[in-house]
Amino acid sequence: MNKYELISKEIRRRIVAEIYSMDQPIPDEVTLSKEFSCSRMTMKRALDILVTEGLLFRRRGHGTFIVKSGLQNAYVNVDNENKGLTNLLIGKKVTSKIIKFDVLFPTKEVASQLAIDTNNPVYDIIRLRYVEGEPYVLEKTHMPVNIIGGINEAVLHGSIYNHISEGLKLSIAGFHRKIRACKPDELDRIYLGCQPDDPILEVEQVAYLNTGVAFEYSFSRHRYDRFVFTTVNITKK
Amino acid sequence: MNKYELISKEIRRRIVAEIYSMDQPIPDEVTLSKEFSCSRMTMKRALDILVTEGLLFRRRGHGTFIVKSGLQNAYVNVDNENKGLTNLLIGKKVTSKIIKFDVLFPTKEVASQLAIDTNNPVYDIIRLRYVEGEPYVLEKTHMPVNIIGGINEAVLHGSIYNHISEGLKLSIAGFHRKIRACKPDELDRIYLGCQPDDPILEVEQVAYLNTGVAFEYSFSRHRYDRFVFTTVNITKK
DNA sequence: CAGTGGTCTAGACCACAAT
DNA sequence: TTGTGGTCTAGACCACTGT
Repeated sequence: MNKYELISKEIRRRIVAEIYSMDQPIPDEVTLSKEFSCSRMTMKRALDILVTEGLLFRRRGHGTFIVKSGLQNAYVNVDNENKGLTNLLIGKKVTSKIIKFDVLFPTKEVASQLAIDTNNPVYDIIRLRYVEGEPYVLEKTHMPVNIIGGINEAVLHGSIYNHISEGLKLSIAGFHRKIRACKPDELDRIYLGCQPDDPILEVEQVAYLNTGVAFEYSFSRHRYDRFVFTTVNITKK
Repeated sequence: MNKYELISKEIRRRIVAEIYSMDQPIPDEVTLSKEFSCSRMTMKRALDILVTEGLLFRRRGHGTFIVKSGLQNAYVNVDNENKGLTNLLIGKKVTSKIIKFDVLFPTKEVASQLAIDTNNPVYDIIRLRYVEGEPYVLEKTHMPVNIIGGINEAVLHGSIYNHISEGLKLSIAGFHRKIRACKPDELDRIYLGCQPDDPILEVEQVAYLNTGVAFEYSFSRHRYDRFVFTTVNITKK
């Protein structure tokens, strides 16, 4: 772990442990950089992480302060990483039922989103994910076979993301997501147990490796009463 | 505008204009920093912006590449700023109907989200926003009077965000948002013209000034067929 | 004025990948 | 070995705030 990550981790700990007063600025950047034996640039970078997480804010000429209401959401912000459901809901029991598992040629739409040719086969997967035994989300996933490979039932019952990072040693760079509300279709009613007038929260996602290649195009359909999408957006400057 | 912002703007222009080949890395950081007469750190910072926007990705030992599929979403990424609907849908005609405009003592819930006391009055506003004459979103907004002040019907028919930044000279630092699907209530049916089984996409938001103070707690209820929430999440490192 | 954060520099060294 | 991006430094100067 890098110096700036270590420092930001320590400052985060102090904030959560309320070691710094909420009504005073935290020590200034020069003082902190002396304490941590680093340059001011490195200190700034460490604090930037916490600003992005919504835990701190800065005022030129004043100092750096703790966002009081940011503490409530501290658990949300930290998981700004690239984890699948299995890793996100750590401590909860996540199980999966495989509804579809095929290798097919992609539709034009899927091929376009994955930036591949329509003669490049993809996995077509539908999984129902349970959290603590309750139906939670219906995931429809398309992944190019030549990029991801090695998917089998064992993987599908566990975490595809762990397979990608630990099995295939690939690393995930990020996502483009679209979130919308929809009416339930037949699959939703059957597997999520929706009533005909229960809305669905759908997350459409294209996921990228750090090679810039799209490796997943998916639709996650959530029961409206069991899922909220949370996001933090703080200007660093 | 700062040097790194100017540079990132120019590189963005070149990417969108396809001046750089999509299959080759763009010039390396040292070359670019010579071209722009800046240090490598500043160049890196300029490129960081585009990486965060999902337009570029980097590979240590390889170079910096254009995300092909990122271009499709280029219009979305740039608006990662703190704008209201009026500024977001620039070029489209946004109008508003004022449904409620009161000053009240906040409920416990609202007071807690705004981190104020329940005897601190807030504006309670409900607006129906039209885009090109069509009902688009129903916004329920709570703002502390002592922070925002000066709201009147003229402001409500225009942009509250412009009032805050230009009128009050305050600057907006960021948001915490929760996005969920809900069933429509009576207001949604009346004003958005929803059918009883039309879902609603609700965005719950706490907005912060750069002083760290929460100034807005709001619920934006969107017709499911006219709104998609888009987000980009790319690891910089 | 002094004290804060914001920007920028010139250069060092490290980590990783291709040759 | 070379070339790429990643981290870190020590210091300069600027912008904003309150005294």
